[in-house]
Amino acid sequence: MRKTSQPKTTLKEQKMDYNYSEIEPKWQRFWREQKTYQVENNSSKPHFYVLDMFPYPSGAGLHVGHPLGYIASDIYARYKRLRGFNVLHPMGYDAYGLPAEQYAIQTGQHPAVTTEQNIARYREQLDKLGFSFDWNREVRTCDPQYYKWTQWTFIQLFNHYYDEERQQARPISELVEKFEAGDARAPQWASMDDKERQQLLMNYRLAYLADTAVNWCPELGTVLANDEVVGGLSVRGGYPVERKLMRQWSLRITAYAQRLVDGLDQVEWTDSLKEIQRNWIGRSEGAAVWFPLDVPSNENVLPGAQAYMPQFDPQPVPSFEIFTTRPDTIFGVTFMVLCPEHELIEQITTPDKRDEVMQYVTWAKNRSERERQAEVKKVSGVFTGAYAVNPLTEEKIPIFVSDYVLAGYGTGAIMAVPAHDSRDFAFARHFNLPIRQVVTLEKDVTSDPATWSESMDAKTGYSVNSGFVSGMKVKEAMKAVIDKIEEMGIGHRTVNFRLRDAIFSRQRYWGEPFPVYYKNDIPYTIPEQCLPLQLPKVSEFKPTATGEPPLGHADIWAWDEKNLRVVSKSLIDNKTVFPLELSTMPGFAGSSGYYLRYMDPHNDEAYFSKEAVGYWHNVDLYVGGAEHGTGHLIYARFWNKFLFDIGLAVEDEPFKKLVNQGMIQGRSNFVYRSKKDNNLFISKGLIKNMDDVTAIHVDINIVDNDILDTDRFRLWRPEFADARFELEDGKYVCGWEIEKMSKSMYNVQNPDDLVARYGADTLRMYEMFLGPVEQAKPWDTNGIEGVFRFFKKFWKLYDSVSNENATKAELKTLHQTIKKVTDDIERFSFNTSVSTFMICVNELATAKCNKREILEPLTILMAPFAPHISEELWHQLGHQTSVCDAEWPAYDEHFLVEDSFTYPVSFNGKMRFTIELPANCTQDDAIAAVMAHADTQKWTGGKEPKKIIFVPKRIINIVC
RNA sequence: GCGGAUGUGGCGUAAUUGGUAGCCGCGUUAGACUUAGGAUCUAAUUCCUCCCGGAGUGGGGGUUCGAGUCCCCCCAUCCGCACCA
Repeated sequence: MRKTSQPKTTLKEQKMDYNYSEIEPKWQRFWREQKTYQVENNSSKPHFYVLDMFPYPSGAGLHVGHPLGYIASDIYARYKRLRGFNVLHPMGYDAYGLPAEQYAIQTGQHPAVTTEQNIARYREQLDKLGFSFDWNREVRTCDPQYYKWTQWTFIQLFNHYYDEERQQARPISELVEKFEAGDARAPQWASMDDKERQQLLMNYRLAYLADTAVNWCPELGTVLANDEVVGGLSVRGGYPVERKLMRQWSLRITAYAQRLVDGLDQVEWTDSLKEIQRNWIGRSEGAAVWFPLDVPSNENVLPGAQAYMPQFDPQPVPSFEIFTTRPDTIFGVTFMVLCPEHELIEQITTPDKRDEVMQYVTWAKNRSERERQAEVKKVSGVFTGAYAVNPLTEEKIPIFVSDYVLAGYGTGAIMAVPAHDSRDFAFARHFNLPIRQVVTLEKDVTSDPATWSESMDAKTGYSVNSGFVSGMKVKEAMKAVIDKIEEMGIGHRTVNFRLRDAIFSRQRYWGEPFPVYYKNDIPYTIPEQCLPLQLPKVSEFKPTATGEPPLGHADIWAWDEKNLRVVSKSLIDNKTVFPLELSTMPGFAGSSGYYLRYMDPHNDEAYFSKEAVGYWHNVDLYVGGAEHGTGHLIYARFWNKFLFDIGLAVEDEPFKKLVNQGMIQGRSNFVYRSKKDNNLFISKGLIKNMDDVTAIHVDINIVDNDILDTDRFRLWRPEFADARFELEDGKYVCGWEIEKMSKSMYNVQNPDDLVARYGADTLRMYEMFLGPVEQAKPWDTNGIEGVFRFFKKFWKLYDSVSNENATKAELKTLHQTIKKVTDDIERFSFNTSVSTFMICVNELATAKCNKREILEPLTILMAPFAPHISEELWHQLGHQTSVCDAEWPAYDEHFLVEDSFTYPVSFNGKMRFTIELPANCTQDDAIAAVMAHADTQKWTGGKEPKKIIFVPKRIINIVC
């Protein structure tokens, strides 16, 4: 408690002060003891599921940005509960991850220990804020009882494939049956041995092992998923990442690409986030076209190229497939380009070009991701000496190799149309290749491409110089060309996605072990009844000397197939004991299905029961950061769709409504040191020229409302001990700037300090008051006093509650507040609800209103926002049960109806005077009243008005 | 480059969705009560002004009786993707 009370106040009065430090722990204990927030999986009430993105418990603890979303969702969850819903509002921890492991490598502390400590600290901080989580349902991704089901799902993914016809996952056994029955995809099935069959099936499993080009981060010693790499650097740590071919587990998320796009139309997410996902999935429609190679007729030097023959061609010629989104420009193709990884290069390169091409390919392959991305603008490439034939024009066109064509997209080969693609244009200019215009913006308006400074990429206009499509609109031409190539049997309409399969292996210790062992080099999953496969102890968290993942250090890490248990590696020579997989699963594994596990977290027999998921369905409201748009939110949707296909989840989409809370940025403070005198600090207003001073970050904890505490500043760091100040009005005014909240900028605000100083209710309200939840905004403690004052005022209203009847004005205030707050919560606009409360309390305080009839409903309205003080006052009003069990008050329109309205009267849109008219006033009455008004003559100048606009309850405008 | 947003007082923001721009809070100023105030209360606070008024929601145009809100063109900032054919 701050020393706010006057020395002369009596003990009784003192007791009546708003003492949050006493109230808050008291009711937190009460809720815990009463199990107020425990939720059952059945109820006659309607269900509602409010979920927060569970946190990774980092060593730094929470800062004020973390709880923002939790406060918003807690308000909504509490509100829904008061509205009569059975609300599931759980919390847990995403406890596996790199930082704990990095810390372990540095200190030798086991990640399990540090994780446990961090969780305890998080829990303490969360508890202080008074959230209504049902902690009975807590999950931790590193808990064997939890990751058992992560492993179980992996096994299911391994045992299923994606049936393109049915557009859903089906058991791999169904595929085997098809292959046995003589499926075209596996003509050799009958003659294959087990190993060959397993290898073939690997191409279909939803979790599969393959040699893939991965993002390898040598510094972290692991591979990373695409969303974990930005600009060639790892998201965590910012270390360089290189492309490397490695044998890795992957999830065939690309099989679900179309459904992931389609599903976005069914969910209530922000357009921007949906757009981010659409972008990431990157669906584009176009055509696949076979381009035959120009091979001297009697030569058969290209045996490998046979693989590229279109099956439908009765007289096969060696060809290769390209993908294009602009089939209409096929008449403008002047060269072809293959990616450096393309299999055909070796076979088509002419002997004279061989050295040059191989040199280029080697160079391109060895370039790191970062170099490649940094030099995007640089054109490089080499001619193979070979030619292809344009199937429509029968022209002979040269084939190049260049790294601007990517191996992972389409077929790794393109038809280049320099006139209408900026990259092809740059390449053509660099190598002096012909450029042919085949699209015009307006009919028949062409120019010489040699004079162009850039290509015409827009998909608008008309085709020109394009044989049978000349004169058509671009859209028509696209269709016509595809129809033609389909008719010719040299290509077809197709869709390409940018989305890549998700690499699922990490060469790390602190993650879920794969339930996989290797027999004869073929992976097998361990039987489901043996799960969980527990993470073994290791002596060392670094990779082994031979470059194996850390699990290579585990001695007891082999699978005894006969006795179904984990045994020592030394037994591997034994015929029934096999090595287990050494990599672990990535961070997104555990977070992909946690929302389902909350429904039934203690179930040992199943991921979650049919009853539980049948009751809760899916998440009604999900609150979390938009930074997960291309990671967790895609993986979770994929995971859920798979579980839906195999009959576990009951909804195709996991998160119905999603709200992204904005990031809270830091507000840094600066002091300005004179460049001439290193001990002189000049107050901001006195600086004449910013070049004379150096701005230095100063700890926000020794600054109050931008005024520096100069004494504490001298103590802050030794080099400032002798600081002198040039003050304005006796104060040192600091500068400020909005930056990322980070330790190094001394702008991190810890919620604990604020809870200690103002209480959790004030912090909760203030975080909401700061601005719209979705908006990124800087943290600024300056305004928190206002909210604190509000609570003191609110508290005072309850000094001596009377049972008298409320006046009409008081009831009006109350019902307006109920209506506004209810509407605001429904549309997730909590900053405006806080304002509404302030107005309400100000009005009641001014009217000295202490009526129970008003205060009781008001207490309930406040409960979602400020649960502690509401609970306290609720009990002071004489209730024995929790305010959480109260009923949300309804507003009565009757009290909101006005008797009369003050109309602004404007002339030609300019407001001139106001006039009071009855609420039920008709248009004629209003016009008559205005015309009779003394001022009207003055503004109309005596002339007859042209028109009078009357908007009931709003405005009267006279046009003259 | 492509895509998505945002732009309102000294600051955070609000505006019944096309109807009196600036609610609420911070800060600031003045006053009251005080031994004192970094407590509390009251009042003022968009800007200009000769106190009659005038201008004003990033800039410019348009639709309308009326535009912060709708349309077109710029400018600035932030975010996402980025050689994806």
